[in-house]
Amino acid sequence: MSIRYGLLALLKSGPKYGYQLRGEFEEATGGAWPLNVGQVYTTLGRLERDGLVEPVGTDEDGRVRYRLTSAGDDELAGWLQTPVDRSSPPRNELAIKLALALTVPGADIRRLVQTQRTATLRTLQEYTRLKRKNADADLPWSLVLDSLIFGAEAEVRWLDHCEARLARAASEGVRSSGPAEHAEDETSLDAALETTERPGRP
Amino acid sequence: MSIRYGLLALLKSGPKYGYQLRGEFEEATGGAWPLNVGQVYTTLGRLERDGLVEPVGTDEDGRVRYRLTSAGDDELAGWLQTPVDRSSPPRNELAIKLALALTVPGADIRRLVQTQRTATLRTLQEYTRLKRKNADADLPWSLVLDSLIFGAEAEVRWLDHCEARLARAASEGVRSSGPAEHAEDETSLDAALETTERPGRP
DNA sequence: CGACACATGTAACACGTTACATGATTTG
DNA sequence: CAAATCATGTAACGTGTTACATGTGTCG
Repeated sequence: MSIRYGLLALLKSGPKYGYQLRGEFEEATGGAWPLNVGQVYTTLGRLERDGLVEPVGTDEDGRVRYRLTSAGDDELAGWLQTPVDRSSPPRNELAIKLALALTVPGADIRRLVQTQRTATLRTLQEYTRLKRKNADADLPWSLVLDSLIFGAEAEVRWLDHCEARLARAASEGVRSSGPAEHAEDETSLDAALETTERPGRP
Repeated sequence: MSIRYGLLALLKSGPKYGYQLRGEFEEATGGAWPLNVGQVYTTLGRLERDGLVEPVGTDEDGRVRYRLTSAGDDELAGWLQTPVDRSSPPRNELAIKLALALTVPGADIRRLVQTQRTATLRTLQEYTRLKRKNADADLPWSLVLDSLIFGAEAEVRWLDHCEARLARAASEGVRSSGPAEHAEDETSLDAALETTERPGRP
């Protein structure tokens, strides 16, 4: 649900045409979200269908420019005022993967953690190299890059944390696989975050 | 592309039926990925279509169980050996939002940062409360929760970092909006991560 | 001329989300 | 009995991804 708002945001500073929007989108995010041109046009179509943008005739060069409608302006304002939804926890693909891998009998989890650590670390080094090389970049790009660095650092720390816990579990001879059974005290994340009742186990 | 592998992982420890898979999936991840039951069946259908699982007749209670095919077993093994893809940077919704908000003339970015900080902090406190309350949880659940904590902490730190940079930019009287123009040195993230050539600005 | 960027679109596909339909079994 | 849970599915929708088709203009 983010390309929509991205385009609305870019259109706030005046009418733009599709190809231009793609360029500015990637420029603002530094390519952190590579955007296919086709997607821009389809999204513009959907925005128009929803009454959030409208075509403003054709350019002197025959380019089709769009502008925000008042509804689109409201929608944008609402988006900017609302924090990103954290009511349901973000899907951390890596964490999910590790959790599920832990249920696989015989899987070499610690090897997986190590492999991932290497990969993430390499990416992190690439980020910091980019940052050093390009310290005078514009603000949006720089902040996006920083967020990636912060995230990658956190991931490395988490992987180290995992390794330690796995090592401890292994040395204690705990079964590192198979279904877990903490009979009482069923606490699930989203049940705790929202205040929703949800069923227990079979 | 993760539910697929999740189901494959769960099926590694023996034939299961749809409803059961949903339960074990949520149990393993502690509800970090609330899974609709319907999705399990459609995904099972796609997995069967792709030859990765096959139905193993009906249960004594009439429940349709599936098992891994050898192809599915290979697929799972490959997944477990491969680190999560970091070739293109993960889409951090919040960072993207902030980058795009920075292009909106007149947007109150620092207010947005503050609002988000409060929201994230509240979530983080909820996580730590959960962790305290449930310190003896099983390993997968505990690690997933830790990853969320690490991630939320990183987000708060990043938001503080943003606030500082924004404050500095504001005090220096720098335009905090409008298109950026660092004429030379066009470096985009994915262009640097992959070794792909990509076009510059118009 | 050939390659490439500019510019606009369409079609097909995969995936996740939600809602709905249906029935059996359990339980207060 | 009514409500909830178990259990299996289907249909519709939104969105993101990729590939394709088409044409103009520019530049070596």
